[in-house]
Parts: sequence; structure tokens; C-alpha cells
Amino acid sequence: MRATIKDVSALAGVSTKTVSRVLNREKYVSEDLRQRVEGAMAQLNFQPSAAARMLAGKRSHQIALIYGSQSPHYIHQIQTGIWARCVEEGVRLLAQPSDPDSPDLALEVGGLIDQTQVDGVILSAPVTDSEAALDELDRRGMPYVRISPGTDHGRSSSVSMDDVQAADDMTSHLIELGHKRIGFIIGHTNHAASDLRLFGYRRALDRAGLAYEPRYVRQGYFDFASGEAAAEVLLDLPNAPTAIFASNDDMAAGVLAVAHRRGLALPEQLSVAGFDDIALAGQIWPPLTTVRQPTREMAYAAAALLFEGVEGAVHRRIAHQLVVRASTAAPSA
Amino acid sequence: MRATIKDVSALAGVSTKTVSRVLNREKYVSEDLRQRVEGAMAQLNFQPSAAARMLAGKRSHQIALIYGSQSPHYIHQIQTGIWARCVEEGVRLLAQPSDPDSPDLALEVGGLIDQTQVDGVILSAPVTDSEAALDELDRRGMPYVRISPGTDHGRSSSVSMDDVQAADDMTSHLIELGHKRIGFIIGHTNHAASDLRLFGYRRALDRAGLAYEPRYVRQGYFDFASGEAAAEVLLDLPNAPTAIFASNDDMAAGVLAVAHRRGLALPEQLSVAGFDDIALAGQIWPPLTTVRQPTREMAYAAAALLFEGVEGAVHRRIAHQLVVRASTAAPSA
DNA sequence: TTGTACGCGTTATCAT
DNA sequence: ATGATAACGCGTACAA
Repeated sequence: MRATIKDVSALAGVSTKTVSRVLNREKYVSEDLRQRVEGAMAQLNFQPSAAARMLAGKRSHQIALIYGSQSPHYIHQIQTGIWARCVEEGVRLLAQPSDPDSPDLALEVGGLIDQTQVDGVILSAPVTDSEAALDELDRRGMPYVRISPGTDHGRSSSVSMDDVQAADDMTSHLIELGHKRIGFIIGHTNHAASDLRLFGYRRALDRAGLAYEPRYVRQGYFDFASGEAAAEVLLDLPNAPTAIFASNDDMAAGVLAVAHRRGLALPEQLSVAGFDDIALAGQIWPPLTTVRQPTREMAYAAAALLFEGVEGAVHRRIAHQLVVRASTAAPSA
Repeated sequence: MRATIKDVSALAGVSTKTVSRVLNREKYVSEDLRQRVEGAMAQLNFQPSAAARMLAGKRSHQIALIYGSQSPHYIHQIQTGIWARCVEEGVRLLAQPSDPDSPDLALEVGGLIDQTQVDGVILSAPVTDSEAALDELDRRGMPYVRISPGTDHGRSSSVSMDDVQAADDMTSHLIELGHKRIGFIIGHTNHAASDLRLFGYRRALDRAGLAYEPRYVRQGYFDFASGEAAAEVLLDLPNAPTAIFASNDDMAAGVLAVAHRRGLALPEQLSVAGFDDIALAGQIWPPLTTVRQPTREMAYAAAALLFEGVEGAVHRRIAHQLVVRASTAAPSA
């Protein structure tokens, strides 16, 4: 038989309201009573009914994470980060996968909120950019935080990394090593970060006084194959780059594969750099130098932002980190 | 303003209980009324309150997935599979990461159940083997299904793949290609599947009339480094294997790395096989031949088992699949 | 600082 | 096949 507040109150010799106060850590409870109540709760192994709390109160002690078609590793990082903050807050996490392109995404979101009465919602890219879903959230006055939104940055609180600076840092790192011909593979055009990373690459070149050479820049699509294709073209160039910087790690893995096939020694003959968006290539081919994307930290910060209940659209930027491995070296040519 | 059952019943001109019946797809509602009620629900965009349903009823329309320290990819497959079945059932999924080695895992599990009143629980390895957690579940009479349990198979319903057969299949495949010296790298000793896979390897050898050579078998620990180490030893052998079969893909990746370093042509000079437990190596090094572990299918089946509410400890075995790529070829030596 | 009475929105029980 | 009414276990509002 599950113990209820009534049982606790009887055992402790206080009113149910007092027990409720202790449970919710409200002020105005004497130390004396608090102890008695906590003792009784422990003795009965009292566990509050989430259902009753939701129904009676305003809060549900639950938040939802809505995520879409990202890589498993990315999603896992997101979940882990949010989870960590939720535990601190004593809040449960409802996982809600969803298709960002589905026409009834908005309905799903609306239904989720109306049914579960979650206290807040965290959106992970690319669901972050669904107008309809956001409208649904706004209409209900539901607090929400977006992680790495691609558009409409002023619309809600959000958390993201500084893609421009990250690409700039990596490019600068290569320049400092002495590279003058640095290839760059652009990410998928439908991803906002792609432009930002390209911009960071150009900014670093500019600052260093190196000319921007369009032929060293190839369009990719965030997948292994497009990385391979781009690398083939770049390495066939008359004055081939001594370093190639790919906008994500799947493409960087493609570059590495091509380098292997061509018998290029890494990093002596070619420096390869990327982002560890999915932390894949870096594990198998440790020689890849990467920008570590602070996914887990962003997620944690997003949850924190939600619980802090700040006013207006607060933006929080999380620092990235350059993981320099043996793969970047001074150019030999 | 959210619409309630009362609103719906008023609009439809029926009692609240009838609306409840329609909502829960109960029998004994005339087609006529059902239509009226459903019309009213749609018109008001009625969304039932999960909290109220839980409090009043016996079901919570929620199940929990408890998972531990698996690879992100594995966890993602699990979640995806369960989610798919939950959607069909109109049930929400509560994600509950947890440390399988934590002393208060049982308390967490108990608290989760008492607080959320979930309808059932799915345990994913290695949480599946926590005596204390299982006890807690049993004590409450909570239905649960385990995915790939390592021990105590009769204790609850469970779902798993046939590790013995899978390893047998792969080994047989190599034998059929003509390989007579097949190296094997054992998985981590604390993982039940390790023994089973070794057994499958031996069984295939036996059946083919090939002698089991202990020197072709090395102990590994499911990680990249142990795969490398084992490969170094195996390839240094006087009569080195013409094929190496690793018990998981991290180790197989290690084998591939060593082969690369030694300039061995794949698959001409060495065939490499593994399990895609984390589906990692197979993506980056397509030439790896693998046993595809049906993780998502197992998860789906686990949820199905839960919803079917079968009596006793039912075990369901999910079929694996041999993904043969260019990496296995007839031996050259 | 503590207690009382009521209501949250649904399902269960029992009646019809 | 349908309806009336009483729980479910907590938080809120107000009183003391």
C-alpha cells in the first residue's frame, strides 16, 4: 500500500498542509515540525503521486525534450546534458522524438503540452526552426528554450556555440602552423551553421592577410561521400592545399579516407581538421584535429535557463574547444 | 481554455462517462453516440489530462525505459524501437538513464515507479542484471521486459538476439569462403554475450571439421585498443590467420587500423569481420563485414511484449542479419 | 507558523 | 448501452 500525505500527517501528528509544505520546501515551517515530517516520510517510504501533484497544482515536475533527425550521438549528448540538470531539479524528462518535416508536428507538440502539462520544453535542432511548433508553444505561454536554433534568434531563449569563432580558431591554428593553402568543405546548405563556419574560415584568412581562393572551397552535404568527393577535387588541384578543414566530421572522415587511398602520410603531407559534430571520426582516426562541439554543455545550459525562468529572450553562448591532435603539422611543401 | 470531458459531454449531449468510454475505446457504446462524441472532441480540440487519468484510473499511459552505460548509438536504437511501438499504443515514454553500478539504483527505480505510476518498464542491458532493481520491480508487481539480459533468463519476459547463431553464421561464412585459419577476438568477460559468441565460433569450426586452435583466439575488452593489441599478436603468428573475427565493432576497427598500418590489402590479404554493436566501424570503413545486431527490432518487440500483457516469462528471439561487404574474400594464402 | 475546506479532471462503482 | 456519484491524492485559498 502506497503511503499518502494523509498517512504521513497522521504519523507526524500534523496537518496534511504542513506535510505538503515540507514536500515542496516552502518557507514557514518550524525546524521542529520539518524534522518530524521528514522522519515520518522516511519511515513510510512516502513517494508523492506525480499525478495528484499535477492535477492539484500548477507544476507537473516534468519537462519535455523534443528532438528530430540528428545523429544518435548528438541526441545522446543532448539528453545527457538535460538529464543532469533535471536531476538537480527533481524533474522528470519526457523524450519526444519527432519528424521536423511532418505537417502535424505542431499538433503533436500541442497535444503533448495539453496532455502532460509539462513545465517547459526544450527544442533541439532542427525542430527549433519549425514556425508552427513555436507558434503552438507561444499560444499556450509555455516556456521553452532552443538549442542551436538556425533562425529567429530573438524569438525565445536559446543556447548555442559560436560557430564563426570556432571555424576562425581552427583556421587560425592551421595558419599558425604555416599553412598557406587551406582547403575548406562547406556544410549542408540547409543548416544555418554552414554559413557561419564558412564565414569564420574567411575571417581568419582575412586577418592573416591570406587571399580567399574560391577554388579551395568546395560544397559538401555533411556526409561521408560528399567529403570524399570534395577531397578528390581539392587534392587534384595544381597547387593542392596542404590542409583541409571540413565543416563536420563525417566529411572529414571522407577526406581521411581519400588521403589513405592516395597513400598520403598524415599529418606530414596533409593536415586534416573538422568538427566533432558526431564525434565519430575522431574516435576511429585519432589523427583528426577537431573543434569539439559543446553539445552536452549546451543542453545543460538550456535546461538551466528553463528552470531559472528568466524574462525575455536570453541567449547563452557556450565555449567550444580546439582538440589538437597529431594530424595538424607544419606543411611540408 | 482547455476543454474537459465535461465540455465534451455537454456539447455532445451525453454523460461524462460515455465520453470516457469513447476515449478509452471501451465496448458498449453505440455507433451513434461514438460519432457524436468524437465530433465534439474534435470540435473542442479536446486533450485528456494525463494527470487526471492517472489519478483516477489504474493506468498512466506511460512506460519507462531504464538504460545504463551503453553506447549512444545503441541507446538511440533502443529508444527509437520502443518509441515506435508506444506511438501505436498512444503511450508516452519516460527516459530514465541510470548508473547500473550505483548502490541506489534500486531506490531510483522504486521511486520512479511510485511517483509516476508507469504502466510498465523496459530494462536495457546492463541494467537488466541488477538483482536489486529487479526485486524492486517484482515487489510492486510491475510488469517489465528486459532487452538482452545477461542472467536469470527465466525471471521475466525478455527479448534478445541469438548470439551463438550469429557468431556461428559469420564463422561459417568465412569457412565457406575457404578460410581455414580464422582468428577470433573475445569480448569483455563481464558481458554475457562474449561467451555465447565464442561458443558460436567454436561450433562453426567443429561442424566444419576444423580444429579449434587456442592461439588464434585472443581476449579483448570491447574497445579499440584491445582490438589493436589482439590483431598485432594474431598477425605476428607463424601461421597467421587469413581472417579475423572480432566480437564487436570497436575491436574490429582496431584490427582494421593494424591492417592499414601493416599495409595489408583488404580483403585480399586479410578478411575482417565483426558485430555492428555500435554501428561505427561499418560506416567509416565500409569494407568491414558485420553481423547486424537487431537492436531496434528487439526494442520494438520488448514494448510489444509489455503491451500484450502476456503471462509468465516469455522470451522472444529476434533474427540478426549478416551484412557481407567486400571485406571478406577467399584467402589468398 | 499552522490548519481547514474545497477543487483539479478523470475513472470506477453501481445503478438503471 | 448509458448515466449519477464518489473517489483518486495532492495544492490553493483562506482562516486562525
